[in-house]
Amino acid sequence: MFASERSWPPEAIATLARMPDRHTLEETERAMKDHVGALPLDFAAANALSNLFRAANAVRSELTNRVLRQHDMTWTGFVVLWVVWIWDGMETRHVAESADISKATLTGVVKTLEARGLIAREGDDNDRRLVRLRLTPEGISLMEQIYPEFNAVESEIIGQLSERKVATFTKTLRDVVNAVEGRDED
Amino acid sequence: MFASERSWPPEAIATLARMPDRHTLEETERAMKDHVGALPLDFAAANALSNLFRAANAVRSELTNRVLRQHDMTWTGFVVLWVVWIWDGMETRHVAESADISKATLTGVVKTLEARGLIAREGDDNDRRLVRLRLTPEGISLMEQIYPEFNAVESEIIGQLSERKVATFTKTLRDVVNAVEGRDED
DNA sequence: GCCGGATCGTTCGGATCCGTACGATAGCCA
DNA sequence: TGGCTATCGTACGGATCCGAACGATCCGGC
Repeated sequence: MFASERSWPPEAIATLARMPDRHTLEETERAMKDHVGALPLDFAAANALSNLFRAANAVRSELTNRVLRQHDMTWTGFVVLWVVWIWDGMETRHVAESADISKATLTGVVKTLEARGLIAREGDDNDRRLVRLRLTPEGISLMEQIYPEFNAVESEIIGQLSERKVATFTKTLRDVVNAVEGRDED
Repeated sequence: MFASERSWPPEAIATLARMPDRHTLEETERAMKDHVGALPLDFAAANALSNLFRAANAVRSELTNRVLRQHDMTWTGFVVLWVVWIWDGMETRHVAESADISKATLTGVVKTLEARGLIAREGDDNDRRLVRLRLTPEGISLMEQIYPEFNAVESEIIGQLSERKVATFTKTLRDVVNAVEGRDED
């Protein structure tokens, strides 16, 4: 019924991750109803979350391509570096949690950053299970150069929104996080 | 100056990806100023975007753990399956764009899904460079089972927000996407 | 002192993930 | 018809990414 013999241009395609405009949204709803039948679906929720992922991916790509790539830095590598930069000597499990990656992933990322001489692993005398992370002078120097560039692009993106919108936006995002992780404080 | 001998609990750590409450935000600003010096930084933008990534990660984890995992399905595999489910016979480059992944990544994901008998590759007679994707009956059956579960959790998460907030939220997310990708339409 | 349970970071296997290079095909134009 | 260029999907190398299992270490009670 749809798109079997017609080639849809990418801009006109609405999916879980892409839902550019209203017209395509309606078409997607119609296409979905053909597949899911009479089941009651929450299209507003699906649309909101698909835009959430789309925005996160777009911003991440933009920052990677415009800032990180010329320093031969991956997204995760930069985030880890930033965390350790701000919280010098932090234990690995806290770094992993702050960077929103697993401990297993952090091990590999630190290995990469260590090989490049940007980060250093350091044992803890009081608890020899722990490993603390620190930036080398080269790592510090690199962050002092990259982060202002990074934040400038962040500012350029968010600057398109009014100050009040940014505040509301940030609060709603936190509401979403709280809705997922369950709440105790605040 | 910070956290060298004190172990910060994860909830109290504010980073690029995590900025739970105001107090920690202020601490992070202070810690950052110690590192970046007098450089003018846009903390509001950094905070908004860190919450964007945090929300996206949280929602993605929640949907993966509560819905996808019990069907032995990865996030990307599910998104690809969903796109092909709705737009039957779509060409691979459009599927990749809709799923927000590269063509190279799609090749590998399709290989995995094909090995599980959920998706089928199909040549195009008019243009033999093209490869069209279709769901097998098993794939269709699986999506008819999974997607309602998936959407139910989506609805549960977004349901915490008022209807008006959802509309505003969705629109702002799209503004962010447009701010990044540059705009012509709409 | 010692030992069972909890927690640390790492290893392992497997699935993404992407930029680049490549072979195959299509379409244009002389 | 031939060749030039653009575009298609794929192979490859390298970096994430994570759940599960593991050895090392700490700490509680005895």
